Amino acid sequence: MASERKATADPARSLAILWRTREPTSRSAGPGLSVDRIVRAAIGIADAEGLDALTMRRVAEALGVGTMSVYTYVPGKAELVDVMIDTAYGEMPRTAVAGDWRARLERIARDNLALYQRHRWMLRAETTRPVLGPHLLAKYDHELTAVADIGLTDVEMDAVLTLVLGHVKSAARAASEVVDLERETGMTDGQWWQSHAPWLETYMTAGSYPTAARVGTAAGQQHGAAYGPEYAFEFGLQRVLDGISVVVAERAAAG
Amino acid sequence: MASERKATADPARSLAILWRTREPTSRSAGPGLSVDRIVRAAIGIADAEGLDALTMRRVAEALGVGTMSVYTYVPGKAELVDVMIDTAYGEMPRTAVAGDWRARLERIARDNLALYQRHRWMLRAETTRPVLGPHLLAKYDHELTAVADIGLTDVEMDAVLTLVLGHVKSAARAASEVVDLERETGMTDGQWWQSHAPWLETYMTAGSYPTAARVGTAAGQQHGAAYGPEYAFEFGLQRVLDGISVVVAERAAAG
DNA sequence: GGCGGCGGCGTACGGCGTACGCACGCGTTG
DNA sequence: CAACGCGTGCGTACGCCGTACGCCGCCGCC
Repeated sequence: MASERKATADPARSLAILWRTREPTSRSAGPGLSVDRIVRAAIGIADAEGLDALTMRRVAEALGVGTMSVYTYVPGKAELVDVMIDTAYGEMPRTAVAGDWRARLERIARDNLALYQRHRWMLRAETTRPVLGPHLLAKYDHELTAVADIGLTDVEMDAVLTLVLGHVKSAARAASEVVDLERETGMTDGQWWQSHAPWLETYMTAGSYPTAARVGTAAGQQHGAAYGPEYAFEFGLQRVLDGISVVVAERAAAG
Repeated sequence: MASERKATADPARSLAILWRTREPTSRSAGPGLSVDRIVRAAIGIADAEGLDALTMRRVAEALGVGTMSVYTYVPGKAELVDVMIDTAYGEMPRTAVAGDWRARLERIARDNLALYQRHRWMLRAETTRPVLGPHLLAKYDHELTAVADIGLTDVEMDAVLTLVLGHVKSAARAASEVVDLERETGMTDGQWWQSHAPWLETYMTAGSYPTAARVGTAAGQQHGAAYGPEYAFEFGLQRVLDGISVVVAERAAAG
């Protein structure tokens, strides 16, 4: 009765896999299955066809094994996704960046954006708090160095990172939605807005939303040109960094 | 063959329901089903038991009707969720706030945070771009007034709003994850971190992540006290507003 | 040379979204 | 007043999902 619903992953199980990934037994060294092969196949499917296409049967098929064989290595789908996420974090660059904290944070933001662009499924998979696997931990440590030694408290360092990464994720999600939309409709975002503009204006003026009509139209028309998800990312990032610089300057002055 | 996969909602269908919600026919004025009753029941379920518990059978049961009757009013589950989202937006306050743009934006941020706290399912439902229903449009218009007349271009106004709302959503998601975690484990976030601290430190020092260990521990120990999701929300919000004020000041100076 | 255990998997179950077609009764029309 | 058409409500059934359970064959060890 104390146990939890199956809707969610068991973090302890995911952690067990992530931290001491099965040392290969003498027997299993062969061409057989492994957590690693399963995770790689799963990431490949999710990258190519999206999270909805990721089913246990599909993963097994890609590996040429029976469906239930996958369960020998992974307790369930939710835990598989946990491991996929940590694995993806492991691919990120960890290069130290020369320059001030702003350059470093900017670099981190762009690296994270690239991650989400390469693995768009992560934007939908990370609805629950990610499990603290080794690669996430390494990422966290690496990113903390970007904001170390600039006068912030430990808690502030964490908060700054959370803020920047949150913005990146929001912007990445918006960009991903545009990609999805273009893929479904076959139109670019700009074309879509333009084709719906008259329809929109009808309702906006009818309901007397003049501001929304004007701004929405302006933003819409710029889509594909100056404006777009990339602009929102850049604009927001600079605003966030500007905001952070205020605290940094404060601390430097008080320090 | 040109049609799309069923994994996703048909925005046109959702829009049709949202904008000209069936004028009650003479016959259906009675105690029968309606889009409105269905949506209300669905929101009630999602609020109380989460998005996973929201099934078409469950909605029908709550209304005391057969499962398939729901489909008379709503084309499918995805479209139902679209309508739920727009309906939730409709509940938000639209009070004009006295004060400068910063006070207004802050108010908007808090209103949106409250929305996500009341309807935590929205954080998981909004993985695709929300359909532009009447209430979302009204919300957009209302929120635009907060950043009007402060010297920003139309595109910048949209970008500022996107930035603030993105931060709110990220912070709300983090807070919601903490709530979920507390509900599952029965421990507060602070207790959880403390109980896992020795375990964490083992791995962090073993893998030589001293920064992560120190900051993570500091942040973890403050959980439930000064630090926590609320702090991340407030800290981030002030940073974002600081960043916006830089552009606003620039524009004001440039006249 | 026997055997224990583990890797691999076939079958089956419950639950999901939903297509399809039928029954019923009301409002309209002749 | 009678006949009809259609909107409403719904029972059944299908194909998909995740996954519990138990069997089978082979490898490495005693």
